[in-house]
Formats: sequence, structure tokens, C-alpha cells
Amino acid sequence: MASQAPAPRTPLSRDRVLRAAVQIADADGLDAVTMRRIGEALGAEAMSLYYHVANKNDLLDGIVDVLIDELNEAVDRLVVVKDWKAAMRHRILTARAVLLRHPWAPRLLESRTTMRPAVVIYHDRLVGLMRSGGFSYDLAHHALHALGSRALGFSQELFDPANANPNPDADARMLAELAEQVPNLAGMLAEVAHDDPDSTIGWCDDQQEFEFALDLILDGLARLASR
Amino acid sequence: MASQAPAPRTPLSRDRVLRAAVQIADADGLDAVTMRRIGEALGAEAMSLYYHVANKNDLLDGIVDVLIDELNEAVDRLVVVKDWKAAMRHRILTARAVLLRHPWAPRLLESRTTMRPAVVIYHDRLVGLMRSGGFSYDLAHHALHALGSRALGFSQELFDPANANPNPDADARMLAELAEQVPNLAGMLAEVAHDDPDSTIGWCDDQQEFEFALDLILDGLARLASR
DNA sequence: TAAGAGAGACTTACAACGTAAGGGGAAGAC
DNA sequence: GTCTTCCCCTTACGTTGTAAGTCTCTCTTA
Repeated sequence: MASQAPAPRTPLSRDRVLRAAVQIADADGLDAVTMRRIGEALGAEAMSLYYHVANKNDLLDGIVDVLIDELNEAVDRLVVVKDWKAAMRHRILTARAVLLRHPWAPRLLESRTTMRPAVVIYHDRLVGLMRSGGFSYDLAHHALHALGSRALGFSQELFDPANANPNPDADARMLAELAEQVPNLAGMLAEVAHDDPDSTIGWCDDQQEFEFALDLILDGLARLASR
Repeated sequence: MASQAPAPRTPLSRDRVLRAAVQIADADGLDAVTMRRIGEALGAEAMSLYYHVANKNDLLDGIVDVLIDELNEAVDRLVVVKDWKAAMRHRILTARAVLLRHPWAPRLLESRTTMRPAVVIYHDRLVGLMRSGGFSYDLAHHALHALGSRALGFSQELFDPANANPNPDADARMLAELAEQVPNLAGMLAEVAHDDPDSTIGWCDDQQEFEFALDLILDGLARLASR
């Protein structure tokens, strides 16, 4: 009998696996990224992935690579600016714009302890900018620590409104109950509520707060560098 | 036949469960905190814990409570200082000292999205200090965001030396291989290596870097507050 | 052209996890 | 003496990462 045309399938590859993983994370979050789910997305079995990826940890590292490559690409497209501070600010805010497309990125990056080359390269460019601004290596080093994850465009928020309480009222209610115990926060909230009656405890503008902190740090560094 | 004296056992309680969980985390890390393991530590079955704890998420929230209570206790023992900046600095560094006793704390705190009263209370005191220093509510609010997790005594480091590569040489080797691609970092490393031949990529003094960043932020805030 | 050697996928199976569902016994209430 | 309520245990299920082994193409080499 004539043999059926075999199911046309593009072969797996590390790259295809990683891209599928990123798509799943974008769509359904980091927890949805399981070996079986990736296999399903690629029309393969979970165990087949292990030929292209050592284990789950390696997979996550690979996702970071894909992510930071995207980030480096966006950031290297920027026009060159002479002022180091403006350049760093622009670079970091561009990085942030990329990360905002992948809400799972902060959690993933925080979970990684190994150094990935792409991340190292990203930070190298920042040091380069600071050097051009007259930074000593020592100050540049301090600066990297001071920026921390902010260098990559995100700040670790204790209460992330993105994955926060589904009913914001509960937060406000708890704060109201605690009012006697937290007079200062209660006062703060009251003032904000006066200015903007619709506001709840999640009144913060993430982008604005991020820029505030970034500028605070960059201004402080500028003062130290100009000594 | 005479009934045996029943095994004398102290009854479970939410508090005992949480304390056992903290002990396990201290000893073997956060991943070792499983329901079965806690049960074992208490001479009970895993499912028995569910009478005192709603689920694993609730358990983790409870651990945060225990942790932050310990923190608030230490911090409230501090002598009162007039200068708000010195007071905040002292308070935050004290909080840090507590967290250093629980290396798993940062990862846990970052993973929590719900607001715990103890955490809210802690931040309220910080706002109080800032108010005493003449901060508007608006500036205090910005300040909390700028500090982020640093307010609690830790900064999210991308490469945490605590749980980093077991063989630090590998990192240095990778950096050497990347030297052409990361000239700035290579230069930075070279200078540090010159000053201290024993240093590797993990040369950073965590405490010193934390204080540098903290002071950078506090000084910046002081400048804004005095306007 | 036949035989051998991988490369690349699949099959099966297991331990560990969180937890749903229900059972049982002891202590106090009526 | 019965009932209720509290507290703990037993059993079992679905999901996860992954160890171990197998099958099947395709390419190389004699």
C-alpha cells in the first residue's frame, strides 16, 4: 500500500522551544510554562524537549536569554547621546518598555541566580556610559548596586498592583480597620483621596514612581561623579 | 488490659505550624518547606496542618507575619532619634540585620502579593519618621516607592552571591571569555583585581553596597525635603 | 547495497508536591 | 446517654519535573 505522506513537522530546536515558552508565558503567565504545555504547543511530547534543553532550569535560563536579547536589541538601537545621565535614563526606560511587554519578566529575572552573558553585556554598556561621564570604576560599581534591578527597568514592588488583590476594596477596608495602628499611612491615603476621590490604595502611577526613583538615584550619582 | 498511656503530644496550632515552617526554612531553605515536612517536624500528618492553615499560600503569608513581627519588635526597641534621616537609616539597617538571619526572607517577601498588616505597620512607622522630618505626604509616598524593598532591609540583587554559582571560578572564566564583548566590566574587574588579587567576580561587600545605595537615596530625599 | 551509527523523537514510569473527601475518636453540652 | 464539635488521620487524585529505555529515520562507510 502507498505510504501516507508523513505528517509534515518542523523539527524541534532549542530556539523553537524557548520561543514557545515565551509565548506561553506571555499568554498565561510563568506558571503555565510547563514541559508538557510547551510540548503540546509544539506538537511534541514533554520528554522530547529534553534533547534541546538540559532541564527546566536551563529552559528558564534560555527564556532569560531570549528576553534580554530582545532588550539589548531595542536598547542598542537608541541614538547616541552625549550626556551620560540622559543616555542612561533613556536606556533604562527603554529596557523598561520592553519588560512591560512581558509582565512575568521581573519574577523570572529575580529567580535566576546564574549570570547570563546577555545580562552581563547589558550591564557592561551601562558601565560604559558611566565611564564616559567620568565615573571611576569604583563609583560605577557602586552605581550598579544602587540601581539593582532598576537598571533593567523594573523595581521590586512589595505590592504589585499587576497581580494584586482582585478586589481592591478589600485592601482599602483593611487599611481603614488598621487606621488607628497606622495613622501615618491613613493620613497619606486621606490626602490622596481628597485630591482624587476615585483613588484607592492602588493609586500609584507605576511609571511615574519608577522615574522618580530612577532620577533620584541618577541625580545622586551625578553629584558624586562631579566631585 | 490496661490501656497504654497515650503518647503525650502537644496539640497543633497555627503558631506551632508557622514556627516549625520558619525553622525548616532557616535550616534547609524555602523549598524545603513542604506540608509533609512540616508535619514530620511536628509529629503529625501533612493533612493535619490544614486545620490550622487554609492552604500553602496562607502558610506562606503566616511565615511573613512571623518574620515581620520579629522585625517590628527589633525595630521598635530602637532609641528615639531626632534626626529623621539618621532614624530611618538606623531603622532600615536594623531591619536588614533581622532579615540577614533569614536568608530566604527576600525571596518570600517578593513572592507575596497580598498586603500583610505587619508589613503595613512597618511602613507606617517609616512614613511617620518622614513626616517628622517635614515630608509632605506626597514626598513620603514617592520615597516609599524609591526605597522599594530596600525599606525592609534588602535589595533585589540580580546575582545573589548567597545562592550563586558553587564554583566562583566559572563566573570569572565566563567574564574572561566575554572580555572583548564587555570591555567596561572587564576593566572594572581588572582594577578591582589589581587592588585585591584574591577578588573574583563576587568581590562585592553586600553590606557596604546596601548602605551606599541607601544613603544615596536618603540624601536625595533630604535634598528634596529641604526645599 | 548492506550494515552500522548516531540524531531526534516517543513511551513508560516514578517520586514529590498540594490538597479534596471523608473517617474516627475524644471532650464537653444537654 | 446521646449529640455535637473539635482535631487529627487515612486514602487518593491530579500535576509537576525527569530518569530510563526504545523506536525510527537519515547519513556514513565498506
